[in-house]
Amino acid sequence: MESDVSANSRLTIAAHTLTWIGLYQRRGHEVATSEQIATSVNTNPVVIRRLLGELRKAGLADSRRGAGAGWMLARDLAAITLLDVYQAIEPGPVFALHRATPDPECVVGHGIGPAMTAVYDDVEAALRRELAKTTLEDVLRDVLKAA
Amino acid sequence: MESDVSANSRLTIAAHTLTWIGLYQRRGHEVATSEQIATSVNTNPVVIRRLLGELRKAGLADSRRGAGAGWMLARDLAAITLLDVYQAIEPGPVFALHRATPDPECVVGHGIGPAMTAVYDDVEAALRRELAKTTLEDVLRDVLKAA
DNA sequence: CTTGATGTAACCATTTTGGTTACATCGATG
DNA sequence: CATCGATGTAACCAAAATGGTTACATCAAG
Repeated sequence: MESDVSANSRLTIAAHTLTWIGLYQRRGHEVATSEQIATSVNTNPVVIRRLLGELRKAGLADSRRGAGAGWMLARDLAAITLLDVYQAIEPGPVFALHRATPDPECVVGHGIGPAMTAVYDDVEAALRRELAKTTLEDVLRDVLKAA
Repeated sequence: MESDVSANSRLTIAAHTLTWIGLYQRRGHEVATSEQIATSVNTNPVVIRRLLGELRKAGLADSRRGAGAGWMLARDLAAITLLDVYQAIEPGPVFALHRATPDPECVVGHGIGPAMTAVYDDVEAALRRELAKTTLEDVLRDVLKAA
């Protein structure tokens, strides 16, 4: 009945991944492998590689192939906000309009779309503003504080 | 690959439904039927009844059975914010933590949960603050303006 | 040319959302 | 008091999103 456990963990996993690489590099290592990260995240390495592929496309991560291959940050943790991460992996909006277009003959059916779009735009803007406040450096600081 | 068309339309449908009832009542009708609303929303009446059931539980709508049955608002449109609607139908958070608990032996795996929870709490708060700014009266005004 | 890791396709399981059918129940009204 | 139109709900089903898994081609340093 109850117990909603839906929602995306993608942002969580992405932040975890990048923070892990950042700390690992800070400890003197050149690159991190998807397998190491997957162990910390407790998932499959392919899931990490897929995610890092998107983060690389957004200019947040980089990879090296061949022997001694692995992943590294493209920018310092302090230069990456959660908004950057969010935008790299969550292209879809939080709220959607109707799945099937409502009755255009009805006043409400006709005007509700634009009306809600305006609200949703503001909501997304607020969400982004909030995510922009936190950098991965902040996240790492919190993580280390909890240890 | 691309083309994310996910997200919930539940808030949209709920706002549409309540606004429709509000306008219908304002035009002199006592109650609205789930079938009438479903026609405007372009979905199945059962979907509307299910949703209205949740909205009634939250004290936003009411229903009458027997002959002359139907739905009515429990409060005026001006006294219902989108946050009220959201809370009535969206119990789950926007973002989730890890599906499987990360490695507790790892510093990051251990501390990332609380760190992200703090951020997500702020994000949800911002989202709610934004939704609270708009009442269904505002929505109706926008809808009629567009007509 | 061996080796370890990336890059990616393909497939499957699970969960969520919404649509649909079916039917019991209610209650005003004739 | 029987009728009738609508609610209230259970039970399924379909589609989409998310993650997990296997498999394998590719790369580049040694």
